[in-house]
Amino acid sequence: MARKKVNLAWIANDSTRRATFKKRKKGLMKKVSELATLCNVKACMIIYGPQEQQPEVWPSAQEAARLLERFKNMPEMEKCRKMMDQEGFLRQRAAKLQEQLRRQERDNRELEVSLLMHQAVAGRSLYDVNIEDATSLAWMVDAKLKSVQDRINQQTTQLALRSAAEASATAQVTAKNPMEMAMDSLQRQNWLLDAMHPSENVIFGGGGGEEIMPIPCVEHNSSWLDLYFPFN
Amino acid sequence: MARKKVNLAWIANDSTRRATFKKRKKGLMKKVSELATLCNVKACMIIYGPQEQQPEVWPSAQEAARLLERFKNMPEMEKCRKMMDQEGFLRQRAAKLQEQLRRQERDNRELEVSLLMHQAVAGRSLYDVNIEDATSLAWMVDAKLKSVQDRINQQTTQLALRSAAEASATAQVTAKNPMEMAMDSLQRQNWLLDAMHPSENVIFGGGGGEEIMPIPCVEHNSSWLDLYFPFN
DNA sequence: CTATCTATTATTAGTAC
DNA sequence: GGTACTAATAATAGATA
Repeated sequence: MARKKVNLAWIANDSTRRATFKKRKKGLMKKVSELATLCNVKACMIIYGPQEQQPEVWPSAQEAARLLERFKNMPEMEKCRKMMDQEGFLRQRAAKLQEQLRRQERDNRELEVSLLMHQAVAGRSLYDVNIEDATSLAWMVDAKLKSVQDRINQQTTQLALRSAAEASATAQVTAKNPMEMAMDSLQRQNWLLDAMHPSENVIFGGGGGEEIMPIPCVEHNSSWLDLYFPFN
Repeated sequence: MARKKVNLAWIANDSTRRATFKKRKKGLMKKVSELATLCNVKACMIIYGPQEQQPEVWPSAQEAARLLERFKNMPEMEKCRKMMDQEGFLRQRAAKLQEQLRRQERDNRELEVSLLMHQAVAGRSLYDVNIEDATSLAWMVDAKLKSVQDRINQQTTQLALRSAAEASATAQVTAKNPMEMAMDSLQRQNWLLDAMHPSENVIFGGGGGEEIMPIPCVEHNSSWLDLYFPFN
């Protein structure tokens, strides 16, 4: 979290990874300790280092065993409800990203519509927007969507890494969803065309139309957001 | 961690505590998840909320059980070595504070000595420092030491709270040590007097001397740093 | 209670020793 | 390998809706 935004992936460099491990483990211990103090909760944590035989245990081996025992003795039915395990945690985060994406889309739509309105006020018809305007609009949209895209990619990477580690088929299916859904979402964004030319000539994702000139694509990490613009 | 420095103690207000619990639990989960990803470590965490029956378990109940089992199956001898449990964690933090205190003392000594040297250069003998100079010196020293003192007090509070919660006699003994040791350390700080009047008339912590006038004490949270200054 | 916002504190990545 | 420092990112307390 300093000097550079952390890339949420396995750190290849040995000494860097060890240093990070030490620092973050310390930070975690502190945070668990604080949570326990502030909220008077019973908590425990066990961390097995990369090559180490002894795990770090907080607050003590006895307490950890006690808590786990208490958990294991619960009826199975109860266990599954409301439990925040890894999958649920990631699923929740993915859902939240979806929601953020939705809001971002709405904001973008509003922003772009008002921009177009402004251009109209400047003396031209909405139907007169030229190729330069459309290109700049495309870049503007891209800048906004890119930030969302990055977050989704990051999330997807994390999910993929985790599922690889766990070798769980279920997790893998889950892992792909956020990206797929996000891309679907992005590709459904033909609202820009709607705003520009609400009647016809709007073609996206194939389908036969009339004379159409594609605006140069805006590249994303692993996909494309294609914006087509019909002009005379 | 925002708007106000967090007071590391049980949050009395119910809704505030619940909000904090939710936020921090989420933050913890994220951090454990990140540590696992970044360093490829096996880790688990179990948190029992204040009133809740179900604990939050990360990454999953199965993994938690697996890790704890692995730990319980280790030879007893191995368990105790190098294990970072609650007591060891706090002990380590206390030790680090001691070290910081030591360095602060050294820095203070250097700072004050150079200040005195400056006064000497200004045309007066070291032995001519008057009562005003000494008082201001005392305040300056206090300002620096106070910051150290505060950190120690905070640490002590945390230790005390924790030991109360655990009702462990051993922990309580441990809890008192940092403060006691720190105060001992502070009270041994007669170096200011040494610097001012290296030969004699320096009396601290009792003992018979000659004509000595005490400079008004500088109050600390729960103790006093008395500075005596001999003058003609 | 849930969610969002933001000013502030806390954590830490990279660096230097 | 460790410790110390600092600039930058991340977490979050308190407020608001």
